[in-house]
Amino acid sequence: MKFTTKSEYGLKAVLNLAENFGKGPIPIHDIAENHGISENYLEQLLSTLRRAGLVKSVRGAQGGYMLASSPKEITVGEIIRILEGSIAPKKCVDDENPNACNRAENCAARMVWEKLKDSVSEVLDSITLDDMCREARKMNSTYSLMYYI
Amino acid sequence: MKFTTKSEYGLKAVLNLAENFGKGPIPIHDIAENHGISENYLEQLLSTLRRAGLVKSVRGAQGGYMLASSPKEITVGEIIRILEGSIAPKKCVDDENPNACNRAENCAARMVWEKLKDSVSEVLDSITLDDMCREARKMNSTYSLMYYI
DNA sequence: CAAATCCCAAGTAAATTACTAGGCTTTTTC
DNA sequence: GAAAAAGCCTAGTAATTTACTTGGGATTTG
Repeated sequence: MKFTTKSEYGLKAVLNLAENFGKGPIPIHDIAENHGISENYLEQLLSTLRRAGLVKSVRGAQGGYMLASSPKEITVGEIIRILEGSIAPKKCVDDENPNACNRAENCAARMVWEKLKDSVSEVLDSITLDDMCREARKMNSTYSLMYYI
Repeated sequence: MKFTTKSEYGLKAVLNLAENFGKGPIPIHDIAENHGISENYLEQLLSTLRRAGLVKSVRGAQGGYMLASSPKEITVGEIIRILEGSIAPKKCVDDENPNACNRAENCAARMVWEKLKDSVSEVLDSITLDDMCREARKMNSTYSLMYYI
């Protein structure tokens, strides 16, 4: 029941964008460096988020990435669903995946996966990027917030 | 954010034992056949659960596995924690794993993983095997309950 | 035009998962 | 007391997924 680094890197990167919301595009290079992530790998993740409409990009020199909407309007759930493909703990309860197992009607285990999925959804959909930015600011760190997310 | 087949097979097998609680040992062979699971693989899973004290085994002919305590006293959380190692969505919030990342105090993402872990724990720890057995009985199936979990 | 940047597809190394194989021990049954 | 039915255990391996790397192309700025 682990999330992959996609969620971790993606969330950190997008939070980085949230901290700089309204300040123009941030290049991948900077984000990757801030968090010690492979630049090319992060590019793939941000590209996925762009295709999903969550972030925007500006090409060319002085280009980079920025949020497509305000940090208050983007939830962690959206980000993670896009990057992981789904948050369902099992394929059989994945809405995008209609080929659920044919024993679904007789499966007591499925009830468990359903409950889990609902619970995870509720948590992730209730946290916005703005919430996370505030949380980050609350931590009265000696480090720059941006650099140690 | 997927659970592996360990959780699925393990849960189904243990539920099979719960359905037969008090009726003596059930051989792996039968459980594996019921659910279409590899016998040797299931053996590894049940062995893990046995070492953790959740199930008991009886060797020799007419032997097999049985629950170590009543279905009311065993939660899905216990089973899954033992089989998956942990239910933490990230290593950095895994209690068993004390080498959390050194930026923990300054990490807003960590808050997300913590909330998730708590939520998943709450759901899984609140479901007992007895609950699942009842759920299974409620499904007025044309199939034998035991065989199509 | 050169540099900075995003865009994209294909390849690959590492890790994890899901087994398989096979020999050993214990207990029951005939 | 031998054979069969079970669990016990370790090592190997195939398949899948993850986490990259490589490298060429397109776009924009100065």
